[in-house]
Amino acid sequence: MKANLSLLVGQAVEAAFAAGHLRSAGLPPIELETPKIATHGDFSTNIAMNLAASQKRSPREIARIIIDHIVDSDHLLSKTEVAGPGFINFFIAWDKWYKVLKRVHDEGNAYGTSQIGIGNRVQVEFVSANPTGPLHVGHGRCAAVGETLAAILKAAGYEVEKEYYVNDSGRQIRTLGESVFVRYRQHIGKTLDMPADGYQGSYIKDLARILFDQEGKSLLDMPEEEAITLCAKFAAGNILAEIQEDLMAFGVSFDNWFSEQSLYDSGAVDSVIKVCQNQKFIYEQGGALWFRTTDFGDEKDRVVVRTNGLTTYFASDIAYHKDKFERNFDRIIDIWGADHHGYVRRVSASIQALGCNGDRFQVLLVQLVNLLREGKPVTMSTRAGEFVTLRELIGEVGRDAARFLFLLRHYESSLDFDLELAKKQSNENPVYYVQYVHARICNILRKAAERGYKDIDSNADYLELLNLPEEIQLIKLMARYPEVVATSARMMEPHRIPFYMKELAAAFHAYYHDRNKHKVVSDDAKLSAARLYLVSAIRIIIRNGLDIMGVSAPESM
RNA sequence: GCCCCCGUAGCUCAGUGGAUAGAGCAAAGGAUUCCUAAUCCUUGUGCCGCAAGUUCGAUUCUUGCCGGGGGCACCA
Repeated sequence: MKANLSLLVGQAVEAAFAAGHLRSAGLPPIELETPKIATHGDFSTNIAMNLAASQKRSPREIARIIIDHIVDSDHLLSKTEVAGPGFINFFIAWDKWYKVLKRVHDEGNAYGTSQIGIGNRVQVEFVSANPTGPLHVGHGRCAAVGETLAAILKAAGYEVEKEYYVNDSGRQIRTLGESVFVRYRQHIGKTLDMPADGYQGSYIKDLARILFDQEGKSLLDMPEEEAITLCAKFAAGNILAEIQEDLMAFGVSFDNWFSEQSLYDSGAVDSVIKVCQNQKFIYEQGGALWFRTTDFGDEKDRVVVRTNGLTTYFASDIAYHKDKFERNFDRIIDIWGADHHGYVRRVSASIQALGCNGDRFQVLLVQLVNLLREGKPVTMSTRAGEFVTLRELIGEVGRDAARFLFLLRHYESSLDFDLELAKKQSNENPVYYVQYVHARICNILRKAAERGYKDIDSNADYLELLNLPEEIQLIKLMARYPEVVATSARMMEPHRIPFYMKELAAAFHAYYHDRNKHKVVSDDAKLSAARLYLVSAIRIIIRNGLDIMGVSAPESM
């Protein structure tokens, strides 16, 4: 619809150029928007205003000329007008909207997909939480954003690979090992204290107990280093398995789990450090090796190898991102918690230093989640071991509510998540509002089947009976869905999907509610067929949208 | 001090440089013999934080300031 109109406008401008009615110039991109106000038409373009400078005429005059050159052989338009400072407003002929319904049904699950990313490989890396403790609600938000962004990009035609980077090496893992070893010895009856930087959570005790059940007291006979390494491996492996379970329960999956340790095992970290040293991006000072990130806009250089000989996480991150680029993605998207923002500049510095195209790399910083209960903040502190885990969250409010509410805000805004609100079955909770549309339509289709209506969701006859303004309104809204998905992909903004879903849901509920005026299943078989075709198209879009968000579409509620 | 995010209705937030800035909640009133009331309808609300700049046009882009949140390490 929009594409056709865009074509008409382009042809009209070219025709005006050819006829000499407009001074020949480059054709600016044709922007068609859906005006906020219905009286401004179904679509509107500002092309005359954009041409004004090069034409040296008033936008309204140019708009008039463009309209005069429009050749609408298919009678797509019922009215075209010049408005305001020079907008051209287009009114689509009513009967043309029925094609949208047909398209929704024909495309089914594929309605909303597009080709804008075709031929492009994108990697999305997200969550990547250290296997030193359970996932908390902040990770949940990153998981929802990452998984949904990946789904949106796929719908837009991109080839998407989802990756989780496992920090299974380094200082934190060692601390984890030490913490478990302390609890292990305590479990046996030794009195000793947890070091200040140890992990305090009760899950450490659980791991120590399981370890004891498996290994008995044998760890006491080993050299301490060996015992700690064993504890670390055991704990990280167990925690990672739990993380994987949580993510699966949350409907989040990955194509690739990339181990940090593997970068050390393969020598990739050492080799990238050597390369950078040769190219003078890494220098030695005070016994440590520093990366010259200031050459690329960082405020200070960063340590890669400490005086004690240990590498920092930055060292393996350099090797990791080099590896990503070697895998030939057209775009590499990292989704990090906002608390890592200080890291962005140094990683992109290392990417540029290695000669990779930094334009292909992008970091999305997901802001924090403030967990509330009836408006009051729930305090969380990983250190002290007091936090609400993703598992607890899903257990309390359910996967659907959690996914939906995590996506409802722009990821760049911090999010207030109220546990009580998430459980409410009322107007305040948008999750059920949208799901209820699906359940209601399913029920209508069941009722129709009981009445003996055949082919209830595939009968495209009698569509011209859908002539009420609210019915056309619904169809117009449905026509916008593919554009919403495409825009979400282009802007990398998942929140646009739930916002659209709410809008479509509101329009449907209003339509549904006025049963006297437009009951779907009635004695009028033709009208019923047309309306069933309408509502089942809505169902398709609701289902597709919820599917992208990872939220279920219940048949009854 | 430096960096990132936010500042839009009483609250929570949408708003891809365009026309008269929108939703939900909250407040008040109403709707159910009906395809599920987890629903709908009606009623009000705005120095779009402030000030300059760019532009034919700025809530949107730039800069500065003010306010809120977060981050700064040979931690991650």
